[in-house]
Amino acid sequence: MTASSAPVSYKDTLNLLQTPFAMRANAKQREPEIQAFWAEQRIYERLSLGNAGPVFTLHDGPPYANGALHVGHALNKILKDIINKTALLQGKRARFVPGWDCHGLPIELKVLQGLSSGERAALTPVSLRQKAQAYALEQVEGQKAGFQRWGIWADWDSPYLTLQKDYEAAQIGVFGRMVLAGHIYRGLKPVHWSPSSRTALAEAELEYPDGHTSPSIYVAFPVEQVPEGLVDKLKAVGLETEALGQPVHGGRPITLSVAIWTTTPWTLPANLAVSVNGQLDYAICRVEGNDSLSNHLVVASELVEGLQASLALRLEPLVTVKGAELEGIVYRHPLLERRSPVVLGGDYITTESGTGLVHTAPGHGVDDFNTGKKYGLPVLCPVDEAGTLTPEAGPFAGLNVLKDANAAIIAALKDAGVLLAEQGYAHRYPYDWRTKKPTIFRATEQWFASVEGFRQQALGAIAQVEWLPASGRNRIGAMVGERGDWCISRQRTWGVPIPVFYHRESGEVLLNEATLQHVQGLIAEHGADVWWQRDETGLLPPAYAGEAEQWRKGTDTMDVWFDSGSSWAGVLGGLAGDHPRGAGLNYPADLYLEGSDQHRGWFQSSLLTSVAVNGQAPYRRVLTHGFTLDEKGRKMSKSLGNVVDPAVLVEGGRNEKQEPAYGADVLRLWVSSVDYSADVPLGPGIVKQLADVYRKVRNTARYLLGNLHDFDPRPRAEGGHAIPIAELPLLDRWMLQRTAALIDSVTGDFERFEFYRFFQALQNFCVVDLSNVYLDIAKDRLYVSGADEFRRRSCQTVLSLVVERLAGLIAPVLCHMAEDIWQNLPYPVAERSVFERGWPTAPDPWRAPELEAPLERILELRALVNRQLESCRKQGGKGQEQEVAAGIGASLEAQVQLELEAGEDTAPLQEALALLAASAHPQVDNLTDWLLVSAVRIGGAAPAGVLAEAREGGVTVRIARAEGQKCERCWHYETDIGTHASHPSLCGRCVAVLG
RNA sequence: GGGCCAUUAGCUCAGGUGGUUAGAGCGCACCCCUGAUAAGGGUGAGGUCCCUGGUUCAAGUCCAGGAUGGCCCA
Repeated sequence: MTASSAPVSYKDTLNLLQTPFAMRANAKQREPEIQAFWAEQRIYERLSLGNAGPVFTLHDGPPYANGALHVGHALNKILKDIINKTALLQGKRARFVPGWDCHGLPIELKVLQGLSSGERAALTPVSLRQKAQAYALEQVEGQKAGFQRWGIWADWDSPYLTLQKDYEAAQIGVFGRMVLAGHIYRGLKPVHWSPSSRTALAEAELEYPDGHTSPSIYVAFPVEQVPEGLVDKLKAVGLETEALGQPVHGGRPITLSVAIWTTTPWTLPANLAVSVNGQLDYAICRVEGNDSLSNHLVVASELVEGLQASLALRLEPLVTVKGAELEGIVYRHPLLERRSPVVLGGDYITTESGTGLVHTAPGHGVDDFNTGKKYGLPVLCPVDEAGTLTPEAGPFAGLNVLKDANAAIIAALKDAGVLLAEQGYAHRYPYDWRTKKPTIFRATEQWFASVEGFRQQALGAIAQVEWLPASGRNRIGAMVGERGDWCISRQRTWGVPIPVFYHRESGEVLLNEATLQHVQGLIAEHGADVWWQRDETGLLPPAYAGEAEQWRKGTDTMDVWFDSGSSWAGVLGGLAGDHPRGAGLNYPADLYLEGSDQHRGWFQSSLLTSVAVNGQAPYRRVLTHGFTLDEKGRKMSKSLGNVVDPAVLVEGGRNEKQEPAYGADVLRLWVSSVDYSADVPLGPGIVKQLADVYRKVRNTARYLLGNLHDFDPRPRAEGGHAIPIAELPLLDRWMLQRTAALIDSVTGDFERFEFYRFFQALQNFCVVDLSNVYLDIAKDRLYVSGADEFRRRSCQTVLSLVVERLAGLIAPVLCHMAEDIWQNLPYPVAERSVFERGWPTAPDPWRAPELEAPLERILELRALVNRQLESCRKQGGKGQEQEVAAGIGASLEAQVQLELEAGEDTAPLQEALALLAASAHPQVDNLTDWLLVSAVRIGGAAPAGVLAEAREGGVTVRIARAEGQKCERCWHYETDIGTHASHPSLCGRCVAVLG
């Protein structure tokens, strides 16, 4: 090659990067391709079953099989997937069996809503169940596709569904064990009841139309006895307690009454107590009015004034007592021959309305029921399915509570002289959404799990579990410590039956080991539908065949929390005896991971059933996450318009310019970026930021890959290009040390589930250590040096080591990008997938922590020089044309002169420079290259034409234009340009490279 | 109304046992480069550490109360 035929540009003589790994991910297309690769190679299956390490079981809490996926699902499932992929990389056998909660009211209602009233009337339980099952399965398929698109690895072909036969059978098994252990009992509990449809209703089946008015009445209940402590207080104000309890015949006024207020007069026959709030003040008032039969009334102090108006009576407070002092008063039922106590209710008793004393009918209200439970009151419910009062209601039997009962009772109260006032009261009142008729609270027979029976065991199990964050222990502990018994029955069709038989005449319950086992066997074989498909003869075990006609099968199903709460049995094989699905899974599970709301939900129902059956928690650790909020910390809602749809984020919206397809990895990166121990924010601005980080990581990886196109990572001895670690220059050793430090910290971050620390560390590594420092300096080594020079091969050795580790470190989170990197490694590797490589580790020879401090001093010097270079650029502004030559643009146009004063300030830098000067590889480890300038001189005279000068910490920096001309190939300014005949525009170094 | 949790720069996060001028990355502004180019480099501006009291020589950090937001209950 002669000078005249020299290339116009020397660009072609450089070793520039080459790679098919594009800057843009094209995630919408590429991610599914990568997922197909995993599926073809059966990567998840092979690792989860074939890894050499221990079994690791993160047990999936089943999402409800209804509705579109939202970011809450994404947060939950991606967190799980990050943990599972980390475990797989670390060689554990981490099978993940995904689940769905398929039974329950919302699905049943969804099906019913889709039917005409005619179809609904013709519906049998079996056909309803078939439709519900079809709907649930369809929902499962939709959600499954969404999860898979996010790159979640799981046993997608064999998920667990709470409607599967073997699952239902296991659930019956759990129930049966609890029955046999004596934890299941039958009792009364008030529920929303619709007399018009003769059925119990769930909250979701109620509506609250405007304009409902109830007859509200104030009633005086005559007091017959007062507790010791109160006697003297009453006497002190002239109230003779001896007179209490005297019959009131003959018009003799009642001495003392407690005043109550109710909007449901029909519940008065079921009254068994009057509740007061122990903390409130109550006034015993003298009554002055015309026809009152009671001389004194007890009401809440705060309400005295208001009541004078509503009762049209003059109330004169004589003495004030705490509610707690009223406990133990005995009063006479004004309509029935019955004596009942005044009891302490809860904080639900307020002075917002009424009298501060609450008429309590345990059969007709939840608060009343709970208070009654505390005092051992019976659950009296003198109302039948149609809303008709029963003989237990005495003279009112036969009246209907929604028709004539109220009027009759009010009239009776008036006759008895205890009606203080009556007025219409408009309020929200629940109606049956289908019949549009009012509902009532009515005690019905329900099945309960007696938490009391194993509460201490449950609390003990909670103490054994590791809760993350630790506050979870208090949260669930408090709930389990205080909760009442668990009502597990529901009057619904779409669920697992409570497998009980009732005697048609005596009502006796048939529920024993034989029937349980028989029904469990039938369900294992045919599914729970069998309960509705067969009659009693087909459901009872052979021993009862002869008396089948005496028995009636129950119609209740189980609370869906019992369904999902049995998953440790249905999936993990936690019931003694083999369970096919339990293979390769641990019971107790290593980890449960759900939103913090599950302390009341799944964590608790699973704990209770597992403790009741096996005496232990079904999990060793429980990790919880918060909820997803918008960027301002507000709940996402359609009305606020701040909802982020994960499907749009991943696949793009209708207008891809406004809503680009960011891909699953960006969604996953978001999950990794936030501290999920509290609530997590998400919105368009945050997504944008994550897309930037994602691109930075990808571009950094691309640069590494692109500069390895001609690199063979085998050692020289084997015909490759790799330089032994011990022979690498200081800069390269430093880079490996930084990488080792990253591996160490990220490994810890994943162990502690602190993924946001990984996110921060990754970002800093790519931006600072790689892009700003190492790769910027590496350009000259990679491009300009001869392809096989040590200077270049040593750098490539590092790039190759780093890119493979980087791929591994991001694999749990940015799984698609990691695999994409792996597939684009330009040389052969043993593993087909990055996941087969395993979790990155840093070999000891990489570690050179002693280099951190000196390199840090040099980077500080670099920053000081950069500040001065920057000031040169500014003073060389483009407006002043004559001055252009005086300023600088690229840093290679500059030369640097340094003066270091002696002393403590500069000692560390002096040492660092000495270390650098002593390097065995001055062609790499030199300040000129590290500062990216054309020349550096330490000491000596100041250069001519100083453009900038600064003194800081004992170091003086002077910047001048570099001497010589710009080499057209390496762009350094050199003084030997023109002295080489073959290439007159090149420096000696480049001439030598071109040979 | 009760229990639990959160609040540090526009965003995501750091800030052991109280102790200089509260940090990082991103974003933003400005500049350079055009051989990572729908890239890359440099410089810079951003903080009432939610508020109010208290303890202390000293509080982002400890204590009390409150505000806002979230979850679970009532």
